[in-house]
Amino acid sequence: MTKELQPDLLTLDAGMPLARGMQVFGEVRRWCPDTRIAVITGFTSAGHLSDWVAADVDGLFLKTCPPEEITKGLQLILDGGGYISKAVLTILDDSSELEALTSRERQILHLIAEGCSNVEIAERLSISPKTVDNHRTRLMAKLNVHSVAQLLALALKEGLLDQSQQL
Amino acid sequence: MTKELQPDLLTLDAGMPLARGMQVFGEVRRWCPDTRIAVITGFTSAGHLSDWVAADVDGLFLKTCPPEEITKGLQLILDGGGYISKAVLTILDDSSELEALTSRERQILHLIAEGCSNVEIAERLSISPKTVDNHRTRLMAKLNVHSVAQLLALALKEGLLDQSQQL
DNA sequence: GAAAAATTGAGGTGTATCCCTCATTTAGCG
DNA sequence: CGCTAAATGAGGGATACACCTCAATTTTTC
Repeated sequence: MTKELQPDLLTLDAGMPLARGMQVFGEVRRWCPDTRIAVITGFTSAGHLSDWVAADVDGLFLKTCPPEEITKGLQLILDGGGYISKAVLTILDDSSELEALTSRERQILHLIAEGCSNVEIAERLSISPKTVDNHRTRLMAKLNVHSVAQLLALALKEGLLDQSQQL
Repeated sequence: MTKELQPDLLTLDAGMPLARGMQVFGEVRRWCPDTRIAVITGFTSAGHLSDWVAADVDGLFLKTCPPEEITKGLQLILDGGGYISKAVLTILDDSSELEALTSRERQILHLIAEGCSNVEIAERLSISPKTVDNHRTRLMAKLNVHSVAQLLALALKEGLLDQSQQL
């Protein structure tokens, strides 16, 4: 429909975590390069939000944003600028360092989430259990948690376990 | 009609969750004790299926069962035996105890999933940490897992953490 | 009312985890 | 060619967890 109408502005409700929304975004960008795109999402995790920022969306709002901020932001976007809502910026600031997981650390996070113990992970990756332990420690430190339960609770909330890059 | 005809075998399509089917089953059992009863259902939830097993039905099949298994099973039932389809057994095995969590256990599972430690849970529920430990042990035994990671992995996969009954 | 299940609590043992320090090897970068 | 980050690995200590037995109390069920 966007392709047909070629609107000046598209507001996208990113209901799902990653699935549809980001795909629609890509399609629209490809077929309607002149259409400005603003996303309004209910997902408040830094992971999801930073994905949108990384995709270079024109506008990004939370559903909890005050209407005035949204209307004002949309006007700025129509005028050729961009606008990331204050609430989003706050979230991203608060947990910027939090995302700096290395690929190996993410990989181990996934295996932990699958219920693997340190030795099991070690076997799967053909490394020493002690190395797994080390990665794990750095993982916990980066995410600022202190137990598997907290780790997985945060990983779920932040969407770190969506089938991202692995292996 | 079953009461009139007194057939050797009645195959019952348990369309509704519990309502009709189980009632019909009871009636038939009462009035036609010699009629063998086989249930074919589309419901694949362990809770539903185990209700039929508990009611001591003669045969239990899923609608997805291969026809050969059903005809073979029905013959066994006519010969005086019983038959529970393999697919049903698999479901019951995989999650037999899984449904049997008490409300307190489910509650503690939720708190674990939120990243709470035993002492934190104890404080929240105003009980002893030792009691939490006990619930936890029983929880793990019922779900057949042996670590927080496995516990949460399974809870996620089985959707035990959807905001079900709580408090 | 009796039996069964659920909830509460304790003692105690073993092990996995969390985290600290230290060290080597590899890979990417100016 | 050093510099840095990432990945690898070890030693060791403190804690939390997993799990066993035993038991009292309450609730549910029959």
